Amino acid sequence: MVAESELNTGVLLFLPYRALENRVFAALADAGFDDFTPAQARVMQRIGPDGTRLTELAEQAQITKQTAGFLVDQLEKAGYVTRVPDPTDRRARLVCGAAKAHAAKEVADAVVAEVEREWEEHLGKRRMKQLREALTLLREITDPWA
Amino acid sequence: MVAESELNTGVLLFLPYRALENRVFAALADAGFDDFTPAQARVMQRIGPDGTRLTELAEQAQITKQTAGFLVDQLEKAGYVTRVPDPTDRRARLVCGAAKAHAAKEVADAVVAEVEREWEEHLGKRRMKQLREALTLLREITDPWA
DNA sequence: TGACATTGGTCAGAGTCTCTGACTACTTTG
DNA sequence: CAAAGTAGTCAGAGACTCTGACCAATGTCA
Repeated sequence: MVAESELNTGVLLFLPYRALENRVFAALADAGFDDFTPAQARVMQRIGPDGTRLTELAEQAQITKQTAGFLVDQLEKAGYVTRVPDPTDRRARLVCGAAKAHAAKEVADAVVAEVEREWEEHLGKRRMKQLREALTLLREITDPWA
Repeated sequence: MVAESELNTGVLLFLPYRALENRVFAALADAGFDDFTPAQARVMQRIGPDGTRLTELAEQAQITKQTAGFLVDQLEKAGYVTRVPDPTDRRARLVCGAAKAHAAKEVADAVVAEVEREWEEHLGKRRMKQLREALTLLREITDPWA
């Protein structure tokens, strides 16, 4: 369990992922969205346009529903999300993104687009396309929610 | 900050990364290496063959040196690493992997190789090569330590 | 229909991870 | 040598995550 000279594919995937996440998080903070944490963001990211149940958020983020509940509480207090009753199941409530969340998403999307442009510039159009293609294909066997 | 239908490259990178990490961690636990946490593993991974300074571990893992020190303490107690004085600087100590860490690394490497085989099978030899090529190239602009 | 298992969610408590700030000891620089 | 920088630790606090126990609503099926 000690580093070796050659990098495995896992590290290779992680490095650009982290670089992107750092850029997005920094831009968000610059834009005034500095009142949520990375952990909260990872949950917020997974809220669908029509709201998403807590349990589903927990599964997709691979955390327990207790943890998800804890994080959603903070997001609710900070005004990023609201909880509304699920009309189809009286046990459940839907976590919905508030206006503040959508505003933050616009900033985040812009940065992601910018970084993707930079990557494409470095890799070239062809290789960038191949990268996305391979990753999309890989999703079939690595994403339990594909 | 709410999910949309199309996946950005960040998520695309993260999904296989997480899948791989989960597999490795599960295999390690199966093999009896269940006395360290993911956070500790992320530090341990970065120890070089001749030992690495705490500060350098912290930088590469993008955590503070205090946090790194905390995690190395746990790893030391569990017998995965030792701290030896750095002969070139009396302020510093080198964190070195112990036998137990090398044994764990063997297990981890085997699983990584297995997963990479599975991915290659799914993508085809050509696309897998393109994927690694693109990621390696991307490292130039996303890895501060490249 | 009515017992029983399942599912969505919460409460309580504990352990782990991470940070900021302040500090000591050693090294480098001029 | 004095000043500045670097390696690491200590102390304290906040954030994240888990396990276990629990309640309420839903689904299953004899």
